[in-house]
Amino acid sequence: MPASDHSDIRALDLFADMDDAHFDALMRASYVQNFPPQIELISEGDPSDFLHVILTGSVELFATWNRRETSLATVRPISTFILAASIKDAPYLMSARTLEKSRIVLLPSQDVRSIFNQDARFAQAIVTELAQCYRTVVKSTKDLKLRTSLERLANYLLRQQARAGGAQVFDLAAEKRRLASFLGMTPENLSRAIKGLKPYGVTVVGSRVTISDQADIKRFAKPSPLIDDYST
Amino acid sequence: MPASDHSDIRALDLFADMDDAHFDALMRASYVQNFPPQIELISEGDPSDFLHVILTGSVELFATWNRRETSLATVRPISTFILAASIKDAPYLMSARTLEKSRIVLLPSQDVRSIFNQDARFAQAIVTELAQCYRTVVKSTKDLKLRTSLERLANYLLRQQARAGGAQVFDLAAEKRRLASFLGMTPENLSRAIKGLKPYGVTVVGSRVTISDQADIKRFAKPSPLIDDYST
DNA sequence: ACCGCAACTTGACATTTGTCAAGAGAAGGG
DNA sequence: CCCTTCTCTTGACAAATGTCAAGTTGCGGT
Repeated sequence: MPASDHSDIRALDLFADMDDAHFDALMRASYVQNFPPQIELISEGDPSDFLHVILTGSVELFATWNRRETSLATVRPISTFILAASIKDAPYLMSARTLEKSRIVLLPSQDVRSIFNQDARFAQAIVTELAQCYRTVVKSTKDLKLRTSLERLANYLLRQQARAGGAQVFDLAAEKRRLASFLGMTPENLSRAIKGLKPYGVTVVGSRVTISDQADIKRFAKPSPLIDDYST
Repeated sequence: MPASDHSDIRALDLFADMDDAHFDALMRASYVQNFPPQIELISEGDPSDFLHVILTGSVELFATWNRRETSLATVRPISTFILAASIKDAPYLMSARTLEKSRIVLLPSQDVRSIFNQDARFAQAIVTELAQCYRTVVKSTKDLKLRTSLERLANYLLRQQARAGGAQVFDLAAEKRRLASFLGMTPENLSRAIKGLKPYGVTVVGSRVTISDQADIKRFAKPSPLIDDYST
């Protein structure tokens, strides 16, 4: 693995504070691979052999049941995924596939666990990361159970706008098909929901979103930090 | 606090392996209180001053938005709740209210965090607990997004049956009103869903559930360990 | 045992969401 | 550049879910 990859990984909160020797040991045990798009990296139910770190590209986390599939998250560089399964040595609950050409580091779960048992600072970082993941999923559950699909879309667009620096015009990060699945609706319904936000000054052409009056859509969306602020 | 309470708490996975001195310090800093039913112990958005441990009774975790409310979990003895908020020193994402007369220990979050920073074994236990919580919420999200309300009810009943030792007849742990909210539907719809399971040999009279042919309802419910097995 | 209250059930109806089918539009490959 | 292919959109319809209103049941307290 190139040294530049090492420093990118080292900069992650999860690895920033750990002992040098432990970090080096982890890196030595790891693999880097470049994957083409649409490769299934992980299948739910499989034993969790590796903690994954995405360096470039993007990865979708999804789950299936009874021939249905739902998108649960999109992972972007630089971050890790499926930490909980690795630490617990439990089967993956989600599947993962590359959305585009992606460069991914595989850290053997066994090494992660063994160093976690020796390195208190690493253990602390893991706690912070897991707590963050947990709170994110709780927010997502609240979003799903407390809001209609129209409200979920409106709040999603406001979150995306914030990520885009608050610009009045910005691009959707995902294709609509996956966005619909992420928001818990069908693509057809997403199309209709987008139309349904027109009265509030929201228009979407292709992947270009325009929010003409943020105050207007906010009155409808009623965003709450306890659901929509992913940073706390 | 009576010594018997100490040993009950000590027996929890979260506290079992930690240093004696640290555990004693935590206990000295803690408060025990008996609450009547229907007391709101925690309001979402409040700073997380205490890690809570429920010794007797039961507590509902719920969330609200825009005058809507949804039930997220029921906590039963002996376990802790809102660990993630305490550790992160972040606002509560859920509210909590007693369902019945309950005896609850309050551990100041600041002490929990300070001992977490000193006690590696405690930190490890916290990781295990958080990973468990995280995976439980992910399962719940999959349940919500991949299943219809009828399927959620069917699988819920099968899980409850398993908890009741597999008996053909068992009692619902919650009143139907809260069960409906937990399952993400209205009370009216729960009534209809219960009727909808009759063709599969499931009958509910009052809070008494009878599953006459487990194989039959399982064919419909299609339970999956990756959604319904809360132990992994 | 009776009463009163709250939970639950039921029916009728409205709204939301999903499904199917067809067509329009956009992107990539020869 | 055109063709294929896929995504996206739209309309018509079906199914699921929510709302409202009116009972009915069941439980706790007097």
